[in-house]
Amino acid sequence: MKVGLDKTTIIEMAANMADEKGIANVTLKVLAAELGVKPSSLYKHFNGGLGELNKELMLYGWHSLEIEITKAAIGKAKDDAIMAICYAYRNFSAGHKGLFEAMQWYNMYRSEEHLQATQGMVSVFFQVLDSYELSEEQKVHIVRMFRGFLQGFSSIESHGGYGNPLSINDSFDFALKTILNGIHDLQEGMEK
Amino acid sequence: MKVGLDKTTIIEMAANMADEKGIANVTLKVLAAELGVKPSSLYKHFNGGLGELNKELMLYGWHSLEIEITKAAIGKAKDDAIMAICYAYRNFSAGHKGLFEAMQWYNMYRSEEHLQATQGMVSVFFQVLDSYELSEEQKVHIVRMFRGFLQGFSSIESHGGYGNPLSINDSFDFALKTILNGIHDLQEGMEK
DNA sequence: TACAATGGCTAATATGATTAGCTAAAAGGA
DNA sequence: TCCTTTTAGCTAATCATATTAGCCATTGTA
Repeated sequence: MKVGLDKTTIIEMAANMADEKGIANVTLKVLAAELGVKPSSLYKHFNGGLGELNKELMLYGWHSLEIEITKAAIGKAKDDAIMAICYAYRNFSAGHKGLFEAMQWYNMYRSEEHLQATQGMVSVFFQVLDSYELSEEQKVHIVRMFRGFLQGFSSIESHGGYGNPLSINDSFDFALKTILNGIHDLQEGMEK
Repeated sequence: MKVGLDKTTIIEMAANMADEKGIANVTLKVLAAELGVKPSSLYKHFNGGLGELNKELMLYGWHSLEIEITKAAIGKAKDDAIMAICYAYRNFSAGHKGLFEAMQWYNMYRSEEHLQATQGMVSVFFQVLDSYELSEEQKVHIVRMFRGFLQGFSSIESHGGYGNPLSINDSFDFALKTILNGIHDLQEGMEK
């Protein structure tokens, strides 16, 4: 006894399990077994039980993603920076399917903490957009556009929703460039 | 007894319940209660139990969405048609939050039928894109781009994920126009 | 009318989450 | 060192839901 667990260890194990079997298969039963402990013992770390664990997974996921895209943006500017963070986002979702699910699933209908959790990522986008000639409003629109596109595209790709044999990588690249072109047009508009 | 249920009635009731309380709260217990029947009776209609019900909801949702966007495209061409089907998609997700969840949740890690289910919608996109000067490859990329954007944007919006007070409607409109601008650039490229 | 299929029911079982209450190990201070 | 408190585990019990088995009335049809 006295395995010596702590919240972080449990969350990381749960995240790995989610990536392997899908978030729906992360039960307290199997998680506890994996950790060498009884299910009820997990309540010593997560008072709120499974619900709280899922919330923590969500927070952990967004935090990890924030770190990844921040690293990706270092030393880059403008389109290069955008491309880099978008690719980092997509790579993250591909490498952490289960965790990425948790980031979206939890709090589907109660989003206070979810909203906080995504702020870090949003800030990175805004910083990168500062190097463009855009109004504040336009920046908000653009960040929303990228968030929507990235979440949807990654989610569909992760779950095998793009059936056509054409390279999904090419589609991603194409889409980013198309969006960036659209943004360039805006800037030309402003300079006039 | 002999309430006289059939699959369609049950699915529609389940869809309504999902829209009201979220898909996670559609249990056989409460669904049966709502239908004036015992939970076990539902197995006479859905051999596969809750899992099958969820699958049916998913299929029903994509089918309904296909109908909506098809109607929206009638009598329109090019950008007008694209805008119309995108708005129809977004309106659908806003009006059917729970069903829209079901469309994405079910089969997260088993996507054969899911893939079939989305084909109708994909076809509508392709038809609309036929009025543009684009290669087949480009069309595939573009459909993937729109699907990603629409699913992500709608999902984030539905769950209150866009915190900024700026109009989400404006953001949606802005994003569509930006993407369309990007696509126009492509066409100019081809004409050269 | 007989009789097969249908759609409902009750009762029993399984699985997983959760709670209550117990206890040994660890931590820390006199 | 010894006492005390907290912590992190355990067992046993409870609850909720899904699911299965088997019974029975209604319906619809030869």
